[in-house]
Amino acid sequence: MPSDMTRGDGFAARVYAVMAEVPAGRVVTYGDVAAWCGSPRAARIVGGLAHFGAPDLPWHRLVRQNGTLAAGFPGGRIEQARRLADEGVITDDNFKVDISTLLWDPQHYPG
DNA sequence: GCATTGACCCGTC
DNA sequence: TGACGGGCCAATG
Repeated sequence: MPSDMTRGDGFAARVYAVMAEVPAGRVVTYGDVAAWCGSPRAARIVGGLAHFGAPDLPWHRLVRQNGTLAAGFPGGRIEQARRLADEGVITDDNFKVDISTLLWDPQHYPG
């Protein structure tokens, strides 16, 4: 686990930076976050970093490309769905969010 | 520096 | 329409 975290200069640092910019009531996909970090195919890395920690970051806003919640979230999808609901994000009966509306985009973020 | 792993994504059967 | 496998990139041992 990177001790530098947001202070680092690597891929992980960018992931933390982007996650820190995600506003409440919005969700982001692993692939998108990875893409903003410079590697559209590194979605797995984003998940791996998420598992590491950085409790200050809203990992519960991380969802799959299809809108379904993550698989290894602490407490299960139910816990994640609960946190999202607390922010105003409504999940489907199948633990799926409406990415068409809730998907956040880092418009101001550099490529 | 090589091999293994992972909260994923896409193509195919 | 649903299930299975391979591939991708970065971090760790």
